[in-house]
Amino acid sequence: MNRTVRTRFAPSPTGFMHIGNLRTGLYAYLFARKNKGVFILRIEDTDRERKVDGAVEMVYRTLKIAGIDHDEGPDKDGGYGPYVQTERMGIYKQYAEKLVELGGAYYCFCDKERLESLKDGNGVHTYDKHCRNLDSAEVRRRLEAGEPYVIRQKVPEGTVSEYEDLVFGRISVESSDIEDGILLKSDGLPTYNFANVVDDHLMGITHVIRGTEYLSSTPKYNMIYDAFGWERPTYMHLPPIMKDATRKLSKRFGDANFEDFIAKGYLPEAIVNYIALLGWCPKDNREKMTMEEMTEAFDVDGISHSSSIFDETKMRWLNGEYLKAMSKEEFYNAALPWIEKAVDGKNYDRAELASLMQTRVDILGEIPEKLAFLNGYGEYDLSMYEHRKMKVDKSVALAAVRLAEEALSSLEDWSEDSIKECVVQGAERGGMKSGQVMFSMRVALTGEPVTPGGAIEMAVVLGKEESLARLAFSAQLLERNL
RNA sequence: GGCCCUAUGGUCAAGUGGUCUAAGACAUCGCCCUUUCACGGCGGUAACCCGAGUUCGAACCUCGGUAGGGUCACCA
Repeated sequence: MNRTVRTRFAPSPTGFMHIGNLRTGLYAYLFARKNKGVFILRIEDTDRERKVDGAVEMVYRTLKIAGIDHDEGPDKDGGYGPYVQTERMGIYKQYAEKLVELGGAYYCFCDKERLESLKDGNGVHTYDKHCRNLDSAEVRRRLEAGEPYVIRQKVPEGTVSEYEDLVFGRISVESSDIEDGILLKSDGLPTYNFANVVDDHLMGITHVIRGTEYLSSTPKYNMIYDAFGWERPTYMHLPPIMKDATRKLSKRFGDANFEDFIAKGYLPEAIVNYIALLGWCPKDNREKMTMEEMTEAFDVDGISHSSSIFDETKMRWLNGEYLKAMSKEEFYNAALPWIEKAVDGKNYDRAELASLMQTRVDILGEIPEKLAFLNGYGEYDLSMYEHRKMKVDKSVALAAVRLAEEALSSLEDWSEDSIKECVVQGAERGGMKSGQVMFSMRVALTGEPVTPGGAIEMAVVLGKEESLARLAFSAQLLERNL
């Protein structure tokens, strides 16, 4: 009795994959995994106009990177193929004709002009069922005469269509509110509505998981299942992800696009983790979860009914948590490409830079700007030497920088400990507080008010030669501008 | 406009009639730690859309309003 759960993700290859899309796929995946079911990828590419080259490959790539792997799809035949809609074109017409025989659909010969004339004051037109009751002889005659036609759904009259949505509960729509929509276009190809129902049935989909834009048209789909005598699937509709209170996340606006986030230095697992949380909350309120943990915790009860606003700030935070949770080696490997960008071929200690960065960035993409001081050193604004709490001004700074320069010039062992000891002793000899020296030295070494580490760490990173050169440069700069 | 859906802090959200003088997280603010920036720790500000009902009792149930979203194509 219990059928194996089969869910599907059916993107249309019209560009990149945005976060909302991906979440729909993720939930379908989690639901299938949670129920030991099968997750299917289907490509809905019937829209020739909007089709984008390479978009199919991008779907594969995105799912792979995101860790959402399908059991069946164009590249993994499970016996229910083809999984690409344009390769299934032959089958829809015969099903549409069969539905006419079964009394669930009818031929319609109305032309566009007539349809236009049906518009009401709001520009909305509802088909008046003009051809619904043509007698079969006339239909046959006109078909044989080669008149163009479409096949329309014959919506039962005077009934209420109901279904139980897994997240929204009971949805019911009166049949008088449902139009006799077109199933098969005059070019012989199916409309999305029809192709979708036929495909879902033929592929044995048990749970249809998709956005709420289909919530109110689902009764219409159910009528098709009913007319065929097919078992209706269970539905799970997902509220939309918004850009702000009134706008859905859109492809055109901003970058709610998976690959863009990857390019900005987000970790795939952090993105996936974050979007899972948009519209779903596990029973125990956990936030940071692996795919396995999400699968385990996934539960329809925790899916919210209302839309949620995408918040990159929180996703950044989550990404930072992933970064901090990495081992030193893992972080080093992940950060290296970004460090190389900042280092620009110079001989800095990558591992040292990586360990400096690990707790200081939320996304890898911040690394180059944080390390800009390595290559962007030159004349800088001397006002950053003014520090009242530390009792430092330009003249104090000059003394401090000279002190540091002198103390360090003869230091052999350029390690953190000895640099520190050397600077502290130098400060003592010169009668200054070590904090004053450290502060001045840090600014002198980097030319930046904010740096990813203290004076000692900066000195280690820059190395002896560069450090001394910069201290000398800063001393001169200060002297000239006193 | 018809129909469908939704409504807890700035954001994500817990909450399914009493334990709500409403969790937790992000953001924000303050303090501690600290030679800077972070990390970490501690604490603060901040919400049940409005109005009627039902009930001894309502964020939770019902109805109405308001606001927002979706949908009404020979697009998917």
